[in-house]
Amino acid sequence: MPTAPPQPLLHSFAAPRDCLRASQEFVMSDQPESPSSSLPQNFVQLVAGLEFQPLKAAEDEARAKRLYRLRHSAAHLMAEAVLQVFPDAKVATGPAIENGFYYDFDLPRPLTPEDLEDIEKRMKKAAKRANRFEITEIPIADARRRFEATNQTYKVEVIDKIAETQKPATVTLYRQGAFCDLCAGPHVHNTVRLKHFKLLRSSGAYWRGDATRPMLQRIYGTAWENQEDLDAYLNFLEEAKKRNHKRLGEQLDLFHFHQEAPGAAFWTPRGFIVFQSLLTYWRELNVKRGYKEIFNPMLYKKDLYIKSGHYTHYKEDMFIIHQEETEYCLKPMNCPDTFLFYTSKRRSFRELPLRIAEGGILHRNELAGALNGLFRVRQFMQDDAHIFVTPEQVESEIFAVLDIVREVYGLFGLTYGFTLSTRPEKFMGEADVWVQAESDLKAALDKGGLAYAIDEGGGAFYGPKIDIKIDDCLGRKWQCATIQLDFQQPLNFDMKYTASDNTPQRPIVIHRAVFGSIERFIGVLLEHTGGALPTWMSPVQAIIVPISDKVLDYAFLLCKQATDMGIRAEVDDRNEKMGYKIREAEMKKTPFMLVVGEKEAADGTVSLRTYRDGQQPTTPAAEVLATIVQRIQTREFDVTITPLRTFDVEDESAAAEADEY
RNA sequence: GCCUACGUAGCUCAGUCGGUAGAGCACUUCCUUGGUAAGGAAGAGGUCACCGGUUCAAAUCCGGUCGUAGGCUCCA
Repeated sequence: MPTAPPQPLLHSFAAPRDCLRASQEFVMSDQPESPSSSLPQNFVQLVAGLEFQPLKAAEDEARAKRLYRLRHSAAHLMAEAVLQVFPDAKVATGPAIENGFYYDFDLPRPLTPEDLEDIEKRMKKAAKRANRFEITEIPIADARRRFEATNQTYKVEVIDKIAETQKPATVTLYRQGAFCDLCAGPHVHNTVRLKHFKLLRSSGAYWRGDATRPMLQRIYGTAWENQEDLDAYLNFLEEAKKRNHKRLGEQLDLFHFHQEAPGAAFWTPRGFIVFQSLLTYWRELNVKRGYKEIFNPMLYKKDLYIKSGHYTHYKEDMFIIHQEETEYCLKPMNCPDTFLFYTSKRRSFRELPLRIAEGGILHRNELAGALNGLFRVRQFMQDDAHIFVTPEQVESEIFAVLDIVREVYGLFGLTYGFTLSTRPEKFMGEADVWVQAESDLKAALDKGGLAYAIDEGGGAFYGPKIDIKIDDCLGRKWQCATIQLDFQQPLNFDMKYTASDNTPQRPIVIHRAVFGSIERFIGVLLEHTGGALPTWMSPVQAIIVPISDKVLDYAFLLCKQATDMGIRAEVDDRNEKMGYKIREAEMKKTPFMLVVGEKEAADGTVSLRTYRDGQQPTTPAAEVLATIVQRIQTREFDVTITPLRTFDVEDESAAAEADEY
């Protein structure tokens, strides 16, 4: 049967207006309106050649610099206190970080929570002594000799690295009270400025982040300019804890973990509805955007992964099963088996772009210590797809995928950023092919007017990628969506299509996932919404609360009507008072609560209560049901997001300085 | 995998100096028939993560294993 020429799907769904709006936003943030446009002619000269920036940005930057200084100074103060307790401690590095500071130490024994209290008390005392921070500049060789003589071997190593990379003649030492440190500064003038800080926790940290180097003890602390900010930050940490998706998963009865299957979620009936609602949406999108879904096996002989390169480049992360003489692997990615689908028959250029989706269940052998609720699991489902394209189709397909990302994240009101990840150290293929792939991705991003960061060496071993990171309520970033360009696997799998001139050609593969891991995305969404999911995702969309069992018949009738209309509705027919039932429905964050008593039963109404807005006027039942159906069908994001105050004061220069000492 | 902490009822957590285990919620039964976030009573429920050691005696002290949390590292 001849294949119908593929529809040029791009024009049917591309949302030029949305693209334009997004690109304008990005452009606007980068290029503020020219100040000369509204100035009198004779003032144009005044501002010629000057760069202006919004006051707020300038103030934020000044504050960020002050906080950086404060926190870095607090780190020195902490080192002073630690040395009081452990005079033989070796100090490593102690930078200011986002929201606080840390310092790494090599100590004779592990720190206890009591130690932290003790150290914090000593810090407060030391701060009150009002010691000045003082600076001296000495030849680098002299500094090295001094630190070597005091057996501060980590500092010696830092100095050696500075000598090698920056080759300065001198370095600076800062001293306050009973502590002196190699440090580029700057610092506050006096320890009396350090008042509003708190030590948060201690943990292990490899020297230089290298697992082959010694494990040091790191103490984290936070420091602020005033008590109000400190309290607000500590409160933020408390609130963030309440929003933790593991806690919400328990409270809302969505999923569990069991030690018999570490790193794999067990979805409850309620939770699986949430999971399925995302999958249903994903499948609708696939149809709308011209994707076909396939369903492949989960277990493969290792030969597949030898061919794809995973066996060489990814074996550490794979679960491998030895069955008699044969070695099998649980699939860690969907790509290799999707490629088997592609090569299962001869392909024509008329089929391209061929968009193949697969929501495969993947297993990755993550390190035990890396597991973290739904955020880092060993088993997960990916809303994966592979697009097989001709070279001419690359840019428009990438652009179309970026448009899907915009649509999907827009649906959840999520903010996100792009990162272009380039060739890693371990890579397959030819370097110039990589250069081509990277420039194609750049072109698509630039064309969309999208701002992006570059992660040098962060690409997959088979190709460069655009990663999209979602911001969560804690200001953390989570990689969900990814778009990867692959020139390599078509070679490994000898993929071909017959071109219009009847010659065999090599397709290019675009890998893409938007949710990334369905599990992780649900985790992010739970924290983002505080567990109050939009109606279309809610396990129970409407709970009917009969006031007494005299109106049970009406309640069940309503429930049937609602169910017939496609609403997930339940009657709470337990022998409890309505206040109790409402409390339970509220705690489960049920979007619609339909309270019915004898009055409502008599005139076919419901007393409406919503999770978002509380008690509403009594309304005809049909009207309420119609509203709910509409919310579900349009997938309205009917949730009020109350973002936690973020304390994110990014300062690139501060971050760069923090790198070293 | 490494560092630190933790693991007591379905959930959240008490449990002192080593002396055979407790609360609230949830669950079951009964009473109660109610108007927008917890009505009352009774009952049932635990090999104190698991394995070993010390001890007359271990939830408690020691060792190991597994799991969890926060980091380090890695990554969707």
